[in-house]
Amino acid sequence: MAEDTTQNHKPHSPGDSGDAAPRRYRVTSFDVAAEAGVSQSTVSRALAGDPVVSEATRARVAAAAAKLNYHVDENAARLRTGRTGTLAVVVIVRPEQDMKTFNPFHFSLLGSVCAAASARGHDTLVSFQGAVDELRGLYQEQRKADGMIVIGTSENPTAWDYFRGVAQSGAHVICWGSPHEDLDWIRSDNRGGARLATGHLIESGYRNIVCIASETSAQRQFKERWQGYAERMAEEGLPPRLITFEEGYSRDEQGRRAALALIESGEPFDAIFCCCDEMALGALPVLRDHGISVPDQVGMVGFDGIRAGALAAPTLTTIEPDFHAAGAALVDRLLAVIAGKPFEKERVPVRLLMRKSSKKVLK
Amino acid sequence: MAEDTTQNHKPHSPGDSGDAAPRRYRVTSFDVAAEAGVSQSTVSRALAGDPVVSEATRARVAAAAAKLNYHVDENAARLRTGRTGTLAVVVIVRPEQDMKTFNPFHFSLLGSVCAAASARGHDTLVSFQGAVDELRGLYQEQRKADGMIVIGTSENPTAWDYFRGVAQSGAHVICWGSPHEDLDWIRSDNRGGARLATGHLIESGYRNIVCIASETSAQRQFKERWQGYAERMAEEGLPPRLITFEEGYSRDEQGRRAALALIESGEPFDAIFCCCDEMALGALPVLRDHGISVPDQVGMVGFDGIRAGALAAPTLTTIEPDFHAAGAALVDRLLAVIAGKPFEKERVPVRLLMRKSSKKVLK
DNA sequence: CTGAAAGCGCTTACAG
DNA sequence: CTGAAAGCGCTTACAG
Repeated sequence: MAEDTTQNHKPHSPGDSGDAAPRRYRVTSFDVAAEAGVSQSTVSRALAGDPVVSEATRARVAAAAAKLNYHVDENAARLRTGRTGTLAVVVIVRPEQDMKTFNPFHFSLLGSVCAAASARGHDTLVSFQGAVDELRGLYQEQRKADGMIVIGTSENPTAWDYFRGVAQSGAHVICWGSPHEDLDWIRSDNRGGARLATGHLIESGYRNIVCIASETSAQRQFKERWQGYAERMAEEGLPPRLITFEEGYSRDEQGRRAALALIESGEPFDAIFCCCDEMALGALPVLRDHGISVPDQVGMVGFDGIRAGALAAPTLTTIEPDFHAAGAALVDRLLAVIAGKPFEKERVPVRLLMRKSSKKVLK
Repeated sequence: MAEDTTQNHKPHSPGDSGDAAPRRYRVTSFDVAAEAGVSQSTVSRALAGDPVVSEATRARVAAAAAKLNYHVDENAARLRTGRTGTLAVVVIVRPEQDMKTFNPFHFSLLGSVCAAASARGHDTLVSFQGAVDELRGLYQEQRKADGMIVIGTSENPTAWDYFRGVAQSGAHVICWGSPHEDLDWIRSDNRGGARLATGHLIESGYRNIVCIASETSAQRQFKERWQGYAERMAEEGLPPRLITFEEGYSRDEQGRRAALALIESGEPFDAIFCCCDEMALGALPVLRDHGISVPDQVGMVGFDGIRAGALAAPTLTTIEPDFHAAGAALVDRLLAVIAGKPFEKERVPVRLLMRKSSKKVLK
């Protein structure tokens, strides 16, 4: 019940820093003005870097502000300007999902988004949203943020529907991972990445290359990766083969089951392009358990560049998106939309991260 | 240059929702008051749930607010109350660190902290801070947050020194991973977890158990884990043996080098308790490459419960902190400190996550 | 180049 | 139980 207008009282005059009287009041621009011998409006202008303020005045104000340890109250500034300098970043998780099972790819993306926003002078208000009765997207209405970046799993359609509604109501929203085409999105160059992966396997001498993916998943990238693979195979005159993973399992379990199905089919294969790393990491032990050596007998390439791939045995060759570019694209596009410019879709470049699971020749 | 007092003008009266005139102005509590036929102060009270407002009035105000799609401008509310309802969460990374190499343990902790804050009605302002010339901790001074939670790697001493200064200047700061004992911290029950891990190896029939850790690392938890291990070994009358990992390498490289040193020492061993999962995952391939089978010849237990351990071969037995409890402890302690209560250190419980790297008996 | 004044949109004593 | 008024701490036209 510390409820009172305690903010109105000043502890001791802000100039005398020596004594030990408890600081009860906030230092305001009026205090700085008094200290510097100028008006409060001049303090505001000087500290905001308004070029109309003379250099001498600016320096005097800066010194006074430093002496009093003054900092602008952003709530007051935001109330006045209507701008928050803050971006909401919503990470969609599965309902009831445990953080430790959360897709590390999205964590990396989150980190890149926060870094990009920070580099552009914006704060990031981050939330992990899963439970369908606890979805919150009123950031702009409450003036907590100027716009939102929504990333995460497409396996929570209710959440995506909700944020589609938020976007349709006029909020500024940019997405990564949306199952809805009508939301403004940024994505990896999935087709190009799949071509890269497939080409690499072909160049490494593999020929019977199969693809674990899906044409019907809500995650559009899986279809795009399958298409890039099929395209590249066709160019080489090689027959594409799709092993469709089953819905309703965790990614690594999907990889496990797909690998089992592949082996049990009896059809020959000497390489697998897996549409995501977590499936590839689920598939690897199945091959090992069946006495199939990777990369000597079967090559394997994943997609996403998650950290666990670097710790797997063998280490997993993968296609890695440019996380830096991804974060920058999401933030820059959002800032452009906030500034009133039209949205432009963008593909983030990817690169081949060559590791041991595809090196037929070596070792 | 959309700089003007455009926020002062109303587009059309907020009542008529039918026509298509562009909404240029924000709906305020005055608009809701007019719609509901009460005063603005009553709107504020009704929407804040003040019990002094009659139920009939409250319902009328709520209906008016819903009709006008009104939402409180949090900047105005915060300016008035002095409270932000926001916690800053700072994740300390190594300078220049790439997000994808970032310790997944800290990502999980971040997720748990955000979830705990959200469950308690607080927003989280998240930043990843590494570069020593870009450290930012003025959240309270700028009234962007009521307090801060600082987590992350102890391998950025400059950053920790900086946030120690922030805490000493009077800000509310709770840490996880701080190398400084004088910062208020929450930690895992490292000693208990190490005892659990060691006991499990003993019960599984291993006897020559070594510990990869360090007594001198800035990360205090490594010493605590070594101590818990040594304690448990002593209780069993078994000689403890410490393999100190080398500073200056990545965690998995440290594990790799420690395992090599252990093998090359020629001394017998039949189990390893590794003070963190990433080192254990670095050590596993070394054992395999030397023809040492895990878990049949050598058992292995890690610490941290990172996801990659579940995808390793063999899957890694580990000690996992209760992430839910960790996030809750950090947030609850911070909120208590903000409310003026004294800080109390807290240990977060851990549990044994039994997987295949320590199952000597089973195949 | 600087100052006086208005006003952003709330919450909360203070009256009634 | 409700209303009129003050004031949180800024930014920014408007004057000079």
